[in-house]
Amino acid sequence: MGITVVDIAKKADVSVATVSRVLNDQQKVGAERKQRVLAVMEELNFQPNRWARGMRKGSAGEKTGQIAMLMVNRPDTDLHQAYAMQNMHGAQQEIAEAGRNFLFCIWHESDGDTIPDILLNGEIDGLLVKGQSATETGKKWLSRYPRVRINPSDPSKVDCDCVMVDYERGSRDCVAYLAARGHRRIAFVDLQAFDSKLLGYRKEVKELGLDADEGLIQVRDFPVPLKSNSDLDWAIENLWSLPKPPTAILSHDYLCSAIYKSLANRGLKVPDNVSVVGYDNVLDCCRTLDPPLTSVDMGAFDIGKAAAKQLFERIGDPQGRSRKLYIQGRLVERDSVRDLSAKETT
Amino acid sequence: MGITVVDIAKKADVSVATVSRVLNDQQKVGAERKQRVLAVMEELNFQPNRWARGMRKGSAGEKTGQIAMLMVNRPDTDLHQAYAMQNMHGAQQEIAEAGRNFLFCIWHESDGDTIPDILLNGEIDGLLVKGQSATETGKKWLSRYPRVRINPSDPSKVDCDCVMVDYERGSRDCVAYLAARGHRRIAFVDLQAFDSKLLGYRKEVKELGLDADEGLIQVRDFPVPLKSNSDLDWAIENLWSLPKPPTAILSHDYLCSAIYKSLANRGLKVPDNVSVVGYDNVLDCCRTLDPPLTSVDMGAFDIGKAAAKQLFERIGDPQGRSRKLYIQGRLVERDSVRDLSAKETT
DNA sequence: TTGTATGCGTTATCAC
DNA sequence: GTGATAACGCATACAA
Repeated sequence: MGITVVDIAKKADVSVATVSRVLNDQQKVGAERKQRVLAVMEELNFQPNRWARGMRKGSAGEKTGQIAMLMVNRPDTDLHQAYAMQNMHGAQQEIAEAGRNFLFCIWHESDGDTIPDILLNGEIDGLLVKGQSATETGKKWLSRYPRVRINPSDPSKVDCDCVMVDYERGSRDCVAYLAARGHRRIAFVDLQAFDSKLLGYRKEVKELGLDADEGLIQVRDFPVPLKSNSDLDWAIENLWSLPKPPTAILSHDYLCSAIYKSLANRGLKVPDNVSVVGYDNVLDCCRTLDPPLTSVDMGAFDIGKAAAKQLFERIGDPQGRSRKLYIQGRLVERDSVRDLSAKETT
Repeated sequence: MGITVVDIAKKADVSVATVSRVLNDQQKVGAERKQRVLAVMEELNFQPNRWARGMRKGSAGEKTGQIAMLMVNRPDTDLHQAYAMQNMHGAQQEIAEAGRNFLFCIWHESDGDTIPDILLNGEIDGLLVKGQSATETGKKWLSRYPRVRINPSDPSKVDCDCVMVDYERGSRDCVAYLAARGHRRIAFVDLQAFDSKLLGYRKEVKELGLDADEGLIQVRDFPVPLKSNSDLDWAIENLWSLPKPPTAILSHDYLCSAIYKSLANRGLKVPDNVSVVGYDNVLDCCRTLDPPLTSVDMGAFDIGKAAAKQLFERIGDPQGRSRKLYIQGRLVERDSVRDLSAKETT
């Protein structure tokens, strides 16, 4: 049915070997012949057959034209599902543009020690990895492939390429944004896990000389997904027990509806009495909260896309030094922040 | 690197042809020899090489061992993204269990008339389709493959297999559930699109002899995603302008936080003054709303899984009559419904 | 029923 | 540089 190298070879009056060489762009081919072959390929709209290519390489092949995204455990909250979907979208787009196939696999490690088929039979050229295998065998299998990890929980320990949200930068941007609007007491409310976010907060607070009150930092290992909107009452409770409560809160989209609720319970209005800034800008609640939430968009789509791009480079240069890519966020302004400095001038 | 049919043939002392026949389970093979071959395959943990298999068929092959999920346009709200993710999870699991690969492709038709590569080169055995192509060429390409559509917007017009939420049934279940708790005036609030949901509501209201007031039906084509929590004020407004307002509202998870909000604005408490039942049970808000929302789980995971299963059957029997599969929902009780009948007895 | 031989589209290994 | 040709692993037409 399809056009093959033989067709190209005939029409361009060269051998199939030459066509193959042009295709892989590796060995030397005479400039003139190369042009001829390329022209015919174009004319006949030639698409090399993925199956025939893949057959040549046994394990961990390099020419299958297939990239897999491997997700260790399925995301289980709106946030994670939406975020994952956007990662996938970005990756898929980049991969499709490169004329490759995008495979998707969810790996439930808890279900015994089964290794996903995808890793077993050399069906892919490389991997995009979300999450991390907990077992040694699992890790060993992953390491057989060129791969890029997406948002690893501890980048410093990772020995392969990875692409990440720049939490530290995003956090600093938020603090700076609030400071520019006259806020000096900014609370930080989040899960314990986000070290670099907290780090960014601390650095910027220090750099700008804002109030560095440890009481403003409310971090805990509370349940995700949240069980109810009351799950953050403790944070607001603690904050408003302070001699001087904050004028702004930096947190995460996911927590903000609970935060709004807790604030409302205390008769506090956003943004009149408190300003709130979220993080990620993935969830609809950013728009539907009342008032709509100002939030840093951490580019889930961009991350997926960048990861795929980086993977292609890695496949092209398997031995090169591993890279850590940080994706910049972008603050999306809505109506949850009040400009205190403006007030003073009036 | 891998075990091949030749290895199997040698060890089982048969020809490769026989091994191949056993593999495809089609032609007659002597029972004894078949057992022997199967045993050796098991022993050597034989995995047929996908590339070699796929190479045999040109277009719309039958043996690539790859199934693709094609999503026409990316889902753009929490709900759709989360729902899609769960569809994918179900499909992926079924496909992996069948030893096949799961490809994923998002098709932005608006970007010109480009047909996804996946459809072009016979790289897959079949398709799971979410959404629908708007163009004739698009539809033609899709129709070349065995395929199953997931939640088509108009099932009656669909000429291929499809797997769907049983909206009508789910809706009836909700009404029945509320009726059993003494509610006779049940409002229906939703997007215009969901005909069968509304149909189910009407049928059950009629069957149970509840108040069939058209004023209780508040359906519109409002913007999705919602811009704010006030986007449903009109519905509540209309409902409470009725001579006799409803005692319960049947809607959708996605709309319920807005509904809660509108009710609160009128000083109405859930479930004390009004009961609310959602739909889908996909979003976290079911849990985090205050009070947590009773909702029909429409089995996004199950749908994905069932669709994949149905696709395998279709691949095995390409000419058979197309089937429409309805997946049953399951009501998840939380705290947003009040039992009026209980009240009467106290 | 079973085995032999050949082809699928590509790349790699030789010679030239 | 270039061209012929032998693999790759599987399925199948044909012969037995």
